[in-house]
Amino acid sequence: MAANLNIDKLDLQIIQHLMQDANISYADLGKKLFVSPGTVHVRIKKLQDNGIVNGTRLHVDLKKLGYDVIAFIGIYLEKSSLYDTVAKELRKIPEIVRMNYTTGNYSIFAELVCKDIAQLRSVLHDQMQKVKGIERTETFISLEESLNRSVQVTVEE
Amino acid sequence: MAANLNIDKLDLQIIQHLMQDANISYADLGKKLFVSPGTVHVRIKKLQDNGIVNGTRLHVDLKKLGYDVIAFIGIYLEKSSLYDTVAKELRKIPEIVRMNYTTGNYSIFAELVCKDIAQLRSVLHDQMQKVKGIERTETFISLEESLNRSVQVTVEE
DNA sequence: ATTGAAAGAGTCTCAGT
DNA sequence: ACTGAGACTCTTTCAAT
Repeated sequence: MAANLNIDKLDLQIIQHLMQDANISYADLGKKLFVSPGTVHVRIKKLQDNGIVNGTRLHVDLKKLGYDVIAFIGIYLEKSSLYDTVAKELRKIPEIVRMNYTTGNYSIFAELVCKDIAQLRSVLHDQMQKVKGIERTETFISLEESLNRSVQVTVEE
Repeated sequence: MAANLNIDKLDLQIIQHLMQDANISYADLGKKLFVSPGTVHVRIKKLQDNGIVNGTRLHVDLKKLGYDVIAFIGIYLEKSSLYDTVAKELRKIPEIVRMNYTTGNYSIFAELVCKDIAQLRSVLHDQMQKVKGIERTETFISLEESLNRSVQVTVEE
């Protein structure tokens, strides 16, 4: 794992650009990095074959689509060995978009996206309540998302 | 805000597909949804003009790039009115990729991505320690990310 | 609003360096 | 390993419905 084999500065620069805008053409990206479009193509193909890049995803303004509520849920389990079975059940709830098994207070840290508070309430009370193994939960509703960016993989010079 | 004007089922289906794979061609997407490539194009253009879709982003396997540590930080502020100034300072730390102003225990909920535990320690002790207005922090290190997906914007039938 | 076809732009391959 | 040019595919426009 992690084996950073053969990833040079050009690869990282390509990744850095495409993480912000994957729609830029190989020609334009090549101009910025002083290489030919063919070279950009070869590098991206290598990164795809490596599994380092996994395709591209549309970036959507969820508020404009009516999804106004982002919430984080800290989940306490009755026993931490229940992690796998609880995670499997929670995965079935479509509003849950992310789950991490974490150190610290909570066993599972989840993020969910809902249209409104009523839907959030329904997920918490109707759906999560039914999952066996959850002791209790703590909910943090996001009032404002002040930052959401990609990691910086290149070094400044 | 949110004004869902003129977003129909086809728009949502297009968004749903492109959130998973933004590289599919308009032709192939049109085939799946039983419309022409031209129609797909017109709809996507409308969604871009609306600001509902904001371009595409490369999806990267951070572990393979050597970023092994994802951590969540709950931040207590001395006064919650300090939110803006603290957020502005934290934004300068490149390892911090996300910040939300939340209800509940913490004032700010941040996510950060590091190469290793040593780097995490350095961010927590050297960089965040210097920011005025932070009372204390709680760190949750992700041992496993068991889910990371897009919201579901279409209804099953 | 959707279509089909034509024009324009981008991706991908490959022989040469 | 990079390049440039050609072949191919996709995006984009537009007149017609």
